[in-house]
Amino acid sequence: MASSKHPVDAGTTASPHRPVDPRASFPELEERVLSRWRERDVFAQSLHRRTGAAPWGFYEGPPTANGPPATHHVLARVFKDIFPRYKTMCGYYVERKGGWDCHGLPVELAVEAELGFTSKEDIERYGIAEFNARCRSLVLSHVEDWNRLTERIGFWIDLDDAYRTLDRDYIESVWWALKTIHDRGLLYEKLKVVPYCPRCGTALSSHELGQPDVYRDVLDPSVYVRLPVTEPRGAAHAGDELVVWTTTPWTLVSNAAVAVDPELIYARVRADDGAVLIVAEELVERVLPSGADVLETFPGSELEGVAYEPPFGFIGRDAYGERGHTVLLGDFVTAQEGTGLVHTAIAFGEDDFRLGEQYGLNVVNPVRLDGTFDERIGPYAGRWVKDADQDLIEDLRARGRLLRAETFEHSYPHCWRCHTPLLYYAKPSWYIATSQRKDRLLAANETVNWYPDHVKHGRFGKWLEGNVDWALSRERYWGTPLPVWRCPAGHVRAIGSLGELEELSGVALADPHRPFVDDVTFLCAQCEDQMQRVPEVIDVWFDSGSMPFAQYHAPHENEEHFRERFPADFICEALDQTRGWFYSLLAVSALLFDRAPYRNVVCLGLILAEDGRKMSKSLGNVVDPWEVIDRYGADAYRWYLFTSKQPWDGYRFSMEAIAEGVRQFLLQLWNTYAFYVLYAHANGVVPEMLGDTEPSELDRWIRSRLQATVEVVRERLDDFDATFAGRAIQELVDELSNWYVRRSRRRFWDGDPAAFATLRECLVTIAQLLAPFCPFVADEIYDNLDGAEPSVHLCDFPEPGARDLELEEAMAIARETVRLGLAARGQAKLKVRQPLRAAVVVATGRERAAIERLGGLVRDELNVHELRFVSQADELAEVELKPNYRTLGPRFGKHMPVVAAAVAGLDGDRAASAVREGRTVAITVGGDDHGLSAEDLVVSMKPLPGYQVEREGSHAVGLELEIDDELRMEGWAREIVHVVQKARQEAGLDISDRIALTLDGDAEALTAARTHESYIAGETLAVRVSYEPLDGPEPVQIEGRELRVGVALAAP
RNA sequence: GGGCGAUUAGCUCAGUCGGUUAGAGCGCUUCUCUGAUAAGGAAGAGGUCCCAGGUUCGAGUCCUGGAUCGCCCA
Repeated sequence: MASSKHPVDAGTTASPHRPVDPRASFPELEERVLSRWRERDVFAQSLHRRTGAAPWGFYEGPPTANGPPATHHVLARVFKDIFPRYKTMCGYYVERKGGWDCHGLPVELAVEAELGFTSKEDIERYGIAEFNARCRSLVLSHVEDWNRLTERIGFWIDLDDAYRTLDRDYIESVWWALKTIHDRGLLYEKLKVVPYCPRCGTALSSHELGQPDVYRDVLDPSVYVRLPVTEPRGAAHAGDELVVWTTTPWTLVSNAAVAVDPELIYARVRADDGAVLIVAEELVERVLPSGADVLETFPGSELEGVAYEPPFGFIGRDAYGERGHTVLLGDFVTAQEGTGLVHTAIAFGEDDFRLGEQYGLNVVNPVRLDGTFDERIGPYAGRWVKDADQDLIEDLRARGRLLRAETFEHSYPHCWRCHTPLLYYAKPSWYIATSQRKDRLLAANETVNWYPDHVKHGRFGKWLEGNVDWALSRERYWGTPLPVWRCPAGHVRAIGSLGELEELSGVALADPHRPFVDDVTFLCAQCEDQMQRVPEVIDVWFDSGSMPFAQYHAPHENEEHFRERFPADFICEALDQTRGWFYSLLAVSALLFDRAPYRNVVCLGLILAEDGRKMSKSLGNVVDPWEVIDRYGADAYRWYLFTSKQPWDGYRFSMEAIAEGVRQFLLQLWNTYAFYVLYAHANGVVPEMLGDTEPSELDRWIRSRLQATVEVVRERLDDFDATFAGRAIQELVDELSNWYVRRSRRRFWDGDPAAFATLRECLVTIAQLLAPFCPFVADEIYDNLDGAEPSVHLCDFPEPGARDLELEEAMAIARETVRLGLAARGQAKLKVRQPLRAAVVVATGRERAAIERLGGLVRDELNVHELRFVSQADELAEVELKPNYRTLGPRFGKHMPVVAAAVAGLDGDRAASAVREGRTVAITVGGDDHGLSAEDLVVSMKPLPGYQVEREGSHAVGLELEIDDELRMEGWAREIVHVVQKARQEAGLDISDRIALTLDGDAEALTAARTHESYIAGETLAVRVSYEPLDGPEPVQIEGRELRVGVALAAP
């Protein structure tokens, strides 16, 4: 805080405090604090000091560092920072190990884009080894950006020892987990219909479908197809036509059956063209809007077994088996949409597939892995299936098999990275049988505290209840290889460590990634044939879900270390991790350890741009974190994120709100601190002088408020509520600056040690409270005012001390009285500078005692000579009585209107004094008498006309408005002080410079000046006052009269 | 279509157990105070508490239905 000018009185002790620039640049200050942290190795020290203390666990949800960090990453990182900092100060050992998520499709896609690849063949031709090498270097390409931002925003996390999911040790731990799951019979391979990306050539897991941007609104064809019944059966006549509906015409070539609901009522209807159609009864109008005659109705069960002619002839009935191209009964059919008869293509729908299994139909899949038809679909072979839709529709139309074709807007899933529409597609995949452990997942969730709590049984709980088996495998390259080997006979062995693999194969793998691991083979223990690894890698979410143990290479190493830190006390991520990391962590831990891996989860919402829309590059409304930091600093950024709202509600980003936080909070605090240092310098105050002081009422008050704030901040932070904890600090700073310091200025000019001691204690304690929130400014204040520790972050978090509740209440009443008095002045248009004889205060009992106790303060603020108390309001106002609904409501219930009327009818003064003296007041309700006591009545004042009275609740303040000559002179003296101070400021004098004061002008003003000369001289540090003609300075106007003020620096 | 959440002043947000004049900050108007402050204080303007029903003596708050927005699922 270089400052060219600050007061240094000759002869005073050199101050231990660096001078403080009241207009400090926070970004610059933060850079200096950062280098101090580096020099003093503060983060490491903060851990070191807690060696052996109870651990408090934090897990870092690993980001992928293949792009620069953005605003929402700042949000996550500052919330990940604040609670570990707090807990460290509370005495816990809070290890914070960084981590990077390294595998997965996004990385592969970036490399593919770099190389101009469009398919898996391109990659295989290029070579998996080289491809993966590129992935490896790309995935950490932005780590430096991340590290720089992480340090700059004050997120303390160990980045030097960060875990990386691509490391050999990490993968080995993941292998252990998979082997354990396999050995428990929970890992299996099965043909299932999965959401499949034909471009990426891999299936997506259900939680990948939970990624943002997966479901997009698209226009698809909506076609109604006629399927003629080939032979009469049940309710169907030969030649009747079943009507089915689909939005994926390309699946019609694979139609295997039609499903109906056995209970649903269907109808044979005659259409315009004379054909007889079969549809669900309640859908007749929607399917045939031009009208149709219902011939008969019957339940769906009567259609079972009806054979029909498929929409296309490419694949014959025999291919599917006996029940091919017949009507089957399904439990998934609804009359919500379509026709109530569901086109079933076994390979392309989950329900379809299950129905096929149930009826023993063969799976026939004429679509290749790249999403094109194979040769079985004759003229369409080689075409991308969705591109064939229109031609297929025309084909149907030409053959008279199309009832209607429209377009239909609906949301449809797309690949979360390459945005290709997904196909539901039957493929063999490896699964983890999480659904078999669903009850354990739910039980684990019960042990977790969620913030906000509705996530527990809402979004997350509901997600768990709908749990399906985890589709684990990916037919890709850059990922943790699935450690499963299989022999031609189908014997399977899962490998749990590299050592185990070496023992079997004799190969010590340096890099367990593909393609190296693919070459490792060994003999099957059962049939002595060669075992070969299955080709898949695993879902990256399993990698990150394994981090509790894999980050330590447990259980191969550090098992105890892991156990001590499991489960984490705290994790924090964006709400979109419900299906992502929150789930994968819970699932992995529930399967392996049968317990939740975390105790408390703080969820974060979405940050919208200033314009209320999503931040997106195309809209040009993205906020670069560096811009915020360079302009306002990390503390301001953090403060905004912590206190502007509850983080899970999401943010509408606002630069202006950050600036407001600087003005309203950081600068307020900073200036209070600068004020302390300025006057400590001016008075030669050093902390050693502040040991034993006699605190004033005001000192005791702010200390009590300080303790109250310590209580609240601890209580809120213990409940992971940074928002209200921060707001409590803000309130305290406001009270400190705008009441305590304002009311204590005189004492600081006079060098009162008690005032210095109090303000210093408040500032140091606030610095400690603020340390987890705004680590930079907090440390700067602490370091300059105290510095007993190398950093505020090495301090213990403040413990609440004794409070004086009576004094806090008294001050609140006194401040209220001041507010009323100032309002009365405002109404009377009387400046505060003009002293008045008296304020008349209506107050009794505790209120009166409180105001009397703090009477000096009230007089000063109101600038009145005395306070007069009246206990009866009639001098100033009429008493108005109202019922206290809170107490009387439960007692009288629906008779409350009668009670209110009875209270209104009471004699206000008499009733008020009666209850004040402890007697009860009688009212009559429904013929019965009831007694009301003080707590049943709300006494308020209604001002009488002609008085300048402000009232609030049960007290009021009136002012005596008469101004005599004496008061008038005093008023003048205050005016003169005011203009002299201005002149001092304009002359660029320092606050402690002594002056020679010359006054010239209006006679009455000069008389006032002479009368109050010592007061004026004292206030303005004038060593002498003279009254001589002046022609230099411009005259100033005071109430229409002129005064010239001459100010000259006096020799010391 | 289903789940979860939100909707309070021009803007950003509080609002406790349901209690009768719904608050704060910013912004605006007028005034005021100032030996720290980019500040502070007073007054004013600004509200169908999303809408409609219901429960209750009493609803911003509880219930039902609806609207809009967001997230998630399908």
